[in-house]
Amino acid sequence: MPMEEKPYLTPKQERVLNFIRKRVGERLPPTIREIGEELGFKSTGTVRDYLKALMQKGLVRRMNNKSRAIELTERASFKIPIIGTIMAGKPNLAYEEIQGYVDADDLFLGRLGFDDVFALRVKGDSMIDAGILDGDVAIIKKRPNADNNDIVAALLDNNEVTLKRLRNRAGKFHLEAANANYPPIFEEFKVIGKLITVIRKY
Amino acid sequence: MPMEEKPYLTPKQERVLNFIRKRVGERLPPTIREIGEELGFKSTGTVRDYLKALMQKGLVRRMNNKSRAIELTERASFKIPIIGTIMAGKPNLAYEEIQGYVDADDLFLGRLGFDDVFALRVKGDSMIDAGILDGDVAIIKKRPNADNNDIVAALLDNNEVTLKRLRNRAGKFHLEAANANYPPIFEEFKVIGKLITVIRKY
DNA sequence: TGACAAACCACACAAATGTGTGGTATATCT
DNA sequence: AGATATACCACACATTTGTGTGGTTTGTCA
Repeated sequence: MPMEEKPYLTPKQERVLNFIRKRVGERLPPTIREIGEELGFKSTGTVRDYLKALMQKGLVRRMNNKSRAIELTERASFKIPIIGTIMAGKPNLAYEEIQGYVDADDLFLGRLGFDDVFALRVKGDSMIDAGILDGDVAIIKKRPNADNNDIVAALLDNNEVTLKRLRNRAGKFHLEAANANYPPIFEEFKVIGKLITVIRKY
Repeated sequence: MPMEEKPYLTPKQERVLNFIRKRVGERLPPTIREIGEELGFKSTGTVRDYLKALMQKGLVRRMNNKSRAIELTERASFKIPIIGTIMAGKPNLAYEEIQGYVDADDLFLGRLGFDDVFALRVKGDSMIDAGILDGDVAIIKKRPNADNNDIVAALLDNNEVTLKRLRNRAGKFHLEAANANYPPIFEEFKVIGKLITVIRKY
């Protein structure tokens, strides 16, 4: 039996909350009547009961007399469903088959601000053995240093930025490609940031 | 001198649009009267004139008779700077060195809605030669079919979902791993979606 | 001069939307 | 048995909100 970590919600309350999440994600929070319609409630009073319950459990906030003024307490970001094994030969990806959600913002940038993050488009195949291909976008967090084995964006003497693995050999750092065809780089360099995310579009 | 690429807006129209942007960003699009209050218009008619103008210029969409139903045409999303070669030995990533911006949402999901997208956490190394590693998150767009050489999420007979490359051999489709250690799959399967993005966090 | 667009206002009206009161039924807990 | 929580409905009413009509003023373009 799965445990509830968050405030306890009845299944119905959960459904109401999920509908609100969906609508908020799609840009416009629902009106009370829209919630009722969707979930099959014939009275606005019913929906208000649910909203009251969700408010008491601290999951939503509301403003009085304002239309659609339902706010989620949780982080506002859109979520992508994760599916796993699909049950019983029904390959239609219905709600029941969704195992959970990834928080897209989270997946993408984590809890970082934007200020110290930048992107680099990867050129070449020097990191191919680390699964980083030509054309990938590397998201880098600015940092003046990194640890052994981190993949870093480094500034070389010729003012080029390159993505390589940082290696510490007897106290001395050098850069290493993830491709046997490329020799390690022992020349002078400066770490400008650490790789935190790789994104590839097909 | 920078060129204007977007539709011409008067300064006032710009202010209205910016206020809408702000409110949308803060989660609740404004009502007509809220716009008027903020920008000092005493008549709802004035605001409607502005909204009409913004609609004609294709910047906002609206739904009739729905409160707060103002939608921005543009993508509401944050941007990440792309840097390339850094000039003149100044490794401080100042603005001057920024070559452009990636639209984060765009990078991530492109123009897709959320409904037809789901995520799959990659398990195993069967796609390693395609640069898809264990633990990567695969973003899949639901589709009942795909083209030769596309990487797809497929449902196998044992109700498992797998990520493989779709191959067409003489009119007959089968699945292929990107790892010589895994044999091709000729058994029955059903394409449930196509890989559009891979994300890896470090 | 006339046409037109941008920028406004006032106000009436109709929908949409939130609020509130007062029920019913069922199950659980004490 | 009584209290409490969940889970509903009906309906009246007050606000909020969108719509529509009909103005005025200012500047630009032809």
